[in-house]
Amino acid sequence: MAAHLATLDSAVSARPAFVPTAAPARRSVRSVGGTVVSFPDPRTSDPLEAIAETVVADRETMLFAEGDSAGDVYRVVDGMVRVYKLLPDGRRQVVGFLQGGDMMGLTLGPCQLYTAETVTACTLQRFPRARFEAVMDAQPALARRLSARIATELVAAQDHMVLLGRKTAVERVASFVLRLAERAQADGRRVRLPMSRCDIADYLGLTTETVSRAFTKLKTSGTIRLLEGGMVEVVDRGRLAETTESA
Amino acid sequence: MAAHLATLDSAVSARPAFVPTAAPARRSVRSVGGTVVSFPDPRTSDPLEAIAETVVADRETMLFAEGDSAGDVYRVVDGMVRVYKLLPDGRRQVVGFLQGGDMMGLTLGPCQLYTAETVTACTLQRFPRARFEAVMDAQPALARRLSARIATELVAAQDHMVLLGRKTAVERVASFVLRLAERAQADGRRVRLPMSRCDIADYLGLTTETVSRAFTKLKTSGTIRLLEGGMVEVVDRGRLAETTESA
DNA sequence: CGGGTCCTTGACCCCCCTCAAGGTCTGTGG
DNA sequence: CCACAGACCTTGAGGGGGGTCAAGGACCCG
Repeated sequence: MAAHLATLDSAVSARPAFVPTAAPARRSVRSVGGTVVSFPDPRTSDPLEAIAETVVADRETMLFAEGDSAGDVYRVVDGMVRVYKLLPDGRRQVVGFLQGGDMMGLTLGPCQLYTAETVTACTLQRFPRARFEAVMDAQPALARRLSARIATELVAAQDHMVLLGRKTAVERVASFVLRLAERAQADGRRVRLPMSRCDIADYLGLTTETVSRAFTKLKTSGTIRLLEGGMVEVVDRGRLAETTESA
Repeated sequence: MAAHLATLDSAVSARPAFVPTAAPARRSVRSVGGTVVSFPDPRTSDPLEAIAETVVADRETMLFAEGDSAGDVYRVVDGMVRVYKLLPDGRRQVVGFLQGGDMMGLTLGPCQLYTAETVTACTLQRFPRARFEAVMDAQPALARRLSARIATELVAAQDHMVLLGRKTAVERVASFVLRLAERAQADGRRVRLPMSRCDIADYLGLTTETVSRAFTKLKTSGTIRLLEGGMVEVVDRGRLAETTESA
């Protein structure tokens, strides 16, 4: 701590020392983890398909890191990816879990603004940035679909701000489970949570222990059940929805 | 509280009862507060200007509310607007403060997703939605500029998630002051904070008291000074920047 | 000058974080 | 098949940052 910060330091030094919890991902998709399955097929109709390189990545593999020069754009075909930002002292905020159809690596600047790592084994499409932008320039309809997707992401981000700024721990976990259940399928009673409690905690602005306790409370109240293999069964969807914002 | 929630209730009933702090804005721009200053001028070159209706709104005036049917799109010309979402029990999360050039009311769905109210007296441009969309369809260059702005907003939203999820109270307030100072001007040592402590608190996920205490700490440490009329002077910009993420 | 709103400060408390221990599950090697 | 190591999850005990409650001060405006 810099000496000239002494005064302020004494006022706030008791800040919780959030330890850098998450171990860095083990591999890079460019080295061991990535397998190129298929090269572009020029006969396809979708102009994005035409420049896509399909890649299979192992679980817990880094795709790119915050600060990397913005090279490629990715689309998740299958599997789950986490996207996060770090503070200098290691505090981590997961800003999103990406699933089928989600895009990442889109940035207006020269650098990636967050780190992307696979949670599960993933199938991805990789688009070289220059060619991706060329396609978007040439295809207004595609560009519009992309804009719509980004706008939808912004809406989700604003909802998440409400969660992070104003919800209690149980409300956050309930919101999280409900959203996954909704995304999985219409009446999805069972959802898979492929990510660790640590990932969930860093997404919800909590600690692993608090997340675990919140799951226990939801279980005890008969709202959900925790099954084998990270499966969650939504027992009482209505109650889960209520718990989402007025526990 | 519903009876069938009793079990969960006992587990989480001690939730802080965030009171609905903010009084609703006093007027609607469509009624008393709004004054149409100029109608579209067909000779102008900017196709958006051509469909814009310039409006002056008093301070603390509601422009539209969450859930309203998505009528018009607005651009802030001058002044400051706050945009927020509410939970059913009144907890409020301000998702942004809008200034010159910022757009609002853009939504893909049929409803507004947040409430927009002026903080100060504002000059606004109002675009009827159908005509706005027509212009965007006809002018790819404009549409691209709009997309870029939305993408920039998404980046800001992700930064704000880090703040809400992982920063301490003093770090949040320091980040807030620094960002306003950066936006105001390059070496801006003095910034105006036109919004109340309550607005700031609901933006930073804190309470007014905690915001006030954080300001006091920054003042005591010699980082900032609080002047008349909501002015803040940044005394030590370097220290303010440090306090932003490792207090 | 009186009433209102906003800001600040203090005292107290609670939700969540920290620290620690024990349990469960999985993959690996003997 | 079992032993073992390691990672992950859960649970408990205790403490702290920030919320709650309350009071006083500053400021504005009629």
